[in-house]
Amino acid sequence: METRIDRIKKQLHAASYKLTPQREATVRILLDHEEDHLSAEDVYLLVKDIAPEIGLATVYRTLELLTELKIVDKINFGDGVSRYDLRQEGAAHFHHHLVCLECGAVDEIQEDLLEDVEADVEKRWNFQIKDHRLTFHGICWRCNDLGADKPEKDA
Amino acid sequence: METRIDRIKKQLHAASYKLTPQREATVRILLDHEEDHLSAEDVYLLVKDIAPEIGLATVYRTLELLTELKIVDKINFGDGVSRYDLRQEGAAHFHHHLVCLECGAVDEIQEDLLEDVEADVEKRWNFQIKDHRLTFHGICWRCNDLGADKPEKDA
DNA sequence: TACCAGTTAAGAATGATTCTAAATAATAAG
DNA sequence: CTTATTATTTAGAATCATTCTTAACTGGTA
Repeated sequence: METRIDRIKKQLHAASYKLTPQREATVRILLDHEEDHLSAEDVYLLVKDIAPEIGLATVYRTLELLTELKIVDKINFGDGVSRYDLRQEGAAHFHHHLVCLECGAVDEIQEDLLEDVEADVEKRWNFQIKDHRLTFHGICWRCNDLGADKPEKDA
Repeated sequence: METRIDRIKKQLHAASYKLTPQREATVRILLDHEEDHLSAEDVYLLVKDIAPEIGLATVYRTLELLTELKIVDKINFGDGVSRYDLRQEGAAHFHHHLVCLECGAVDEIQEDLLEDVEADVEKRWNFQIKDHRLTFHGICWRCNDLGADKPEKDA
């Protein structure tokens, strides 16, 4: 079976870039932390464990390259740091986020949800949508004491 | 008639802050540029014209204060600068933005559009929504040569 | 071997934002 | 009206994330 890394390697080659050891190490870290929303600094510290000779600037350049190729998404929750997420394979659009104002947790919504809204906007504002960013700020299920359990698995 | 400034003054007083001359000058600039999406630096340069002795740090502090009081919204389009928008009076939620990938123009959508989506998210993810951020990236009506005219006025 | 384009590390440079210290203005008490 | 107290301000230093610069290194190739 073709691994995720192999497919990323092909994507790089298709754009005539190489999967250098530094880039591979960076991608591996991203794969190992798919659930998190790592900052460039976070990635750097983690990559150093498996490739100690790497430089911070290289991590930045790699993340920028992966963003250009739509392999990762660069997100900004307004806290002054850019965060990087592996994009779901085959996803046309950026996924959404739920940011908890209490505990700071960031959960993801993989579903689109915006199909109707987008059609409406394209028509009425004559705007050709290429991508979107949607973030909800509020209180997550963990902080909402009302005896609720984790809901995403039920959805 | 009570002016917008008066009402903002009351909001400040209600939170036991004062409308100092520097704060008033800053608010006036924001009122005069409601259509734009000014960065802190932009605001600073404009405020200096009417209150030359103001410091950049004061502008930052003022904008931060106004953000806390929900008088302005702090936005981040991912270009490394925070921008500030006067919130529509009475608006419960943040308004949305259309960012053009061609010309960089930023248009606003004042309508909510997300009522149905929010109800769905609150129920299924057990997440109590306080606010949202929605930005569409694409090609605006100006850059879309297909002979279209400004659509927002028709909406 | 010598060359060439792509890639890298290290650290300097930049740019936005926040912090610090001292000065100033407003407020309250006597 | 003074004096003490507190909030607010300025200017510039400090910080933090990010990008740039330079020189070194790599792999492929004539």
